[in-house]
Amino acid sequence: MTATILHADLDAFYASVEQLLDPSLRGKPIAVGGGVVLAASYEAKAFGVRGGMPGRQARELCPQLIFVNGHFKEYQRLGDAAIRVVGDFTPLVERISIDEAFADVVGCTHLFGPPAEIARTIRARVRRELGLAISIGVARTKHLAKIASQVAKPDGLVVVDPDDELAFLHHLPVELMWGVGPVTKARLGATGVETIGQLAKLPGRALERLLGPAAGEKLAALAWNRDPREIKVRRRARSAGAQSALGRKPAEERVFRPTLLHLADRICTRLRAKSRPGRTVTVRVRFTNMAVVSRSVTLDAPICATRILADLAEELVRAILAERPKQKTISLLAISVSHLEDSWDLDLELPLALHDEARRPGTRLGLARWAADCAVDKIRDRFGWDAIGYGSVALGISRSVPDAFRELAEKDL
DNA sequence: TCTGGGGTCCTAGGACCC
DNA sequence: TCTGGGGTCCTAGGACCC
Repeated sequence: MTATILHADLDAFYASVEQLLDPSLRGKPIAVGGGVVLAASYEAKAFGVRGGMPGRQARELCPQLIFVNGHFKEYQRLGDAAIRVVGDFTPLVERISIDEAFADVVGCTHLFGPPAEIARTIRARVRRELGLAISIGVARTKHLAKIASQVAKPDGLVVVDPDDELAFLHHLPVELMWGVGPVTKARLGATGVETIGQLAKLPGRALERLLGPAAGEKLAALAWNRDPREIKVRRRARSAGAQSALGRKPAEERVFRPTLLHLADRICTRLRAKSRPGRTVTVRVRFTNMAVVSRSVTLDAPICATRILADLAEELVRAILAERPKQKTISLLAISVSHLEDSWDLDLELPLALHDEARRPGTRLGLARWAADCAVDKIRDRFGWDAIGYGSVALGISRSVPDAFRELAEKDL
């Protein structure tokens, strides 16, 4: 068995694009964003600045930090271009995010040489054609390739020889493993486990007690480099959602009603565009003490009508608030739709709508609402998202993060 | 403006079915 | 004293990833 899996990962992607676009930013600590740091350059990371960090805290850590507005269209363009370079070598590409992909070159080494050489060529081409650094890990499994690319950063290549896998893996810290975050790291650390080798040698029962049966077994398998995951060229999304941070707002109808309508609008437009209505609606409310409560309902039939989703979400939120009358302020609202239909013939929805309308006028797949959504979609197709909306919704919504950034994070349905 | 936004997967308990 | 048992679906919460 040879190592034919590549994991390619653009370095400090957003920040690197900014430094590419504006040479005066090169070599300097910069952060994309403002209120919250969306991405930081290596120079900023050296000061401890991290993505997701409040802008104020970042400035405290690094007073000379330069904040820049993101060029989100450029991120999409350059990310696509980099992944396309990988795709020039093999069709077996699994894109993980805007700046990251797995690839299996098993079928194309006779054309392009051994995997390590392919990786070198990809790195050189991305550097030459796009001006960006991309780190690559090459190994026999996805997990190992991913770890290798992390070890390779910045701007490096690490090839893990199949004969040296455990030697490579076992001296690394546990947090490099896929699935080990802060909580798991702390739990492991409490029993003295800090390296993947120590984790591997932990008795199965101890690991299971610590992390539960599934997680324990999974991590044990990964620590012994038994990674069953295969390259998945196209995996369909299982849910679609949207959320909005509110700062600190009263838990009142005038706040949650327009916000939920806006979120439902965002979600349902995507669901309709891909003909993927969903059966389960989940809402999440975060209170200002950071406590998070969720509530969900599963329907008999899938939905993708904005008004219907908004109404259902509102009911669920009301139920949450009614149970917690002492919580007067909320800091986040979220809606998610899951149990998505694989593909949905929209023509089927019309008779359903008629049927439902006849049974319970004005509810569920109401015909009028369905027609209204279709009209809105068409107008937006021609004139853009902001050309039309749900009345007052367009006004009162705080946009802490640009819409273009949200779209970058959206998974293809 | 104390704490972004879009996802995946797992767990544990309960309802319900045969 | 024990009080079937396996499977599926749903809900709420949580860890994790980019």
